[in-house]
Amino acid sequence: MASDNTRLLPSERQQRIKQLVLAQGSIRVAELAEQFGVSEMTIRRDFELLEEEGHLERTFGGAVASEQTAFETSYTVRLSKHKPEKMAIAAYAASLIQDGDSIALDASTTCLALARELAKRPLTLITNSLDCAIELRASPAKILLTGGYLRQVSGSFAGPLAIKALQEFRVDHCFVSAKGISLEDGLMDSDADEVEVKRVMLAAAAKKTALVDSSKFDKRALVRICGIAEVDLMISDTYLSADWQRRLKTAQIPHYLVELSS
Amino acid sequence: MASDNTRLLPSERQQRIKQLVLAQGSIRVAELAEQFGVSEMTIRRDFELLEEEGHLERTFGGAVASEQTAFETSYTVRLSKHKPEKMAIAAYAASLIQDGDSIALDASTTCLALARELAKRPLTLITNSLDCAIELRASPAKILLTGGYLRQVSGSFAGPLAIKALQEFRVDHCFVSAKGISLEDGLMDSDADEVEVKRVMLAAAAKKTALVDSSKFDKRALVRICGIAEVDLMISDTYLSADWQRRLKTAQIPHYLVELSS
DNA sequence: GATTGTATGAGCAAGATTGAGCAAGCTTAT
DNA sequence: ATAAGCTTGCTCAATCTTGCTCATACAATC
Repeated sequence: MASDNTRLLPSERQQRIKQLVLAQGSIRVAELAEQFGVSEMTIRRDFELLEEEGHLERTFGGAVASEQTAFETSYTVRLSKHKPEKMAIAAYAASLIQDGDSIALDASTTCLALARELAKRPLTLITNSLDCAIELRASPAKILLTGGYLRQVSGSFAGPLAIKALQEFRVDHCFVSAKGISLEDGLMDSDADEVEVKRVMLAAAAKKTALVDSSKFDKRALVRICGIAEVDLMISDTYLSADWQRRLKTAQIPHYLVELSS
Repeated sequence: MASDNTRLLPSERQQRIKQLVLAQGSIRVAELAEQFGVSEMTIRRDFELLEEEGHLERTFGGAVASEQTAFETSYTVRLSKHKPEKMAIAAYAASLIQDGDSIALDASTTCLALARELAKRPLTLITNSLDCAIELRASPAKILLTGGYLRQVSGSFAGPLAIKALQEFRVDHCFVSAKGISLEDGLMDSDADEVEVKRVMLAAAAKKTALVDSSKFDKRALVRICGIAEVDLMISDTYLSADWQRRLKTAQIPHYLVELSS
């Protein structure tokens, strides 16, 4: 391989890929390989890295910007991804809740699944999720919405209004999800405003529970929500790698892994 | 199968199909096959995927939007009483609004019709209506929700949270509806909490407009919102009795009656 | 100078996507 | 009701994409 002067450093190339995919919304492997004068294999390896860092999502033949994907895929899709895991996690979470409790739910598909489980029970629910509100519309529970500006991507409300509203409350349970999770960086998500909401929710709760299906582990996202030890319980599923199961045990993180029947 | 650069990635194609079916409500297999330059079989397989994800429902020869349809029907049902009047009133109200304005909308079916008119314009909208939020979910407008406790009957948010949130804002226009209206008692509605929200909304607005179709006149309700002279403009329709039209003129109430074409 | 680590590309097998042909099912018009 | 014309789902083969493994090139370190 000639030390070609025109060739970019790997990190430069990845930087450019990031920009391109953000600018165009999507891009194909072959196109990039030609443009940078490298093999498709190299581009694929770049994609792998950028996907782990949460900058894009790979698709067959190329990649799409991750934000865009979130936008294109309304909540039905996101729920269908790892749906059984999320439903099982939600069912277990629901079993921990006593009638009469007050619960805070964030704007995630996992919490949406939980909201469904809780819809028929006498509870007080507070959320910043439009989808949860829709789901709970006919529920006997007392529903509180935080308010705030509407984030179309996720159908959530965030911003100062949401924060102020949440600061008025103290709840028994808080359930939050995350885009990614790692031992060092804890729970992470992609939007700063939404993370802020999650933080205030957690601060307002006597018992803090993280709902993170196994697909979230070792994924990264831009903004840190909180350390892995700052929640009282973490609920995931048994698809979690043996490696991670050992790590959680060693680090003495209180956790429960739901069994998947299928 | 040539690696045609003009051909879209599978995920891109599916994304476009999603948008198209949402925009048009329905679409045909043959049409899409031609447009994307792929076989009908491919489009069918895309449909299968998108149906599983809940984005559309397949029909013989094509597909129709699913989620959207569900929302639209619930919206249409509740709007069905005096629908033409409300739509005409909403259309006229929308014509009074400049791009860039900030608007407050209450939780009424008339304002829901107005929200629909405004969905594609660059505005700032603040509301306490769940249905408006749903309707405006994909809008380019900046959407603010007041928050509060959910009133299941009307799909509105009210209570201290809603009031506090609204007190933070000053808007250019405020549109409110009412259950009933009379000369002496002004605008009336049935729930005290919701009326409180309407009052604060009106107080926050430079221009206050009442949207009351002719069926509301001479009806009464428990709680008084405000006097008939306290709004800057009242919009109704020409089905309003001649008697009332005379009274409005005599009392010098600024008003506009929309013409109904049918 | 030898070694170690990283980045890259080529070859290959496995998997995914696509289009064509064909039998069966649905719509429509008679 | 019947027939004609579409539409659909199935299967198979062709093509493309992907991930894996291994070999090579370059840089840094001892």
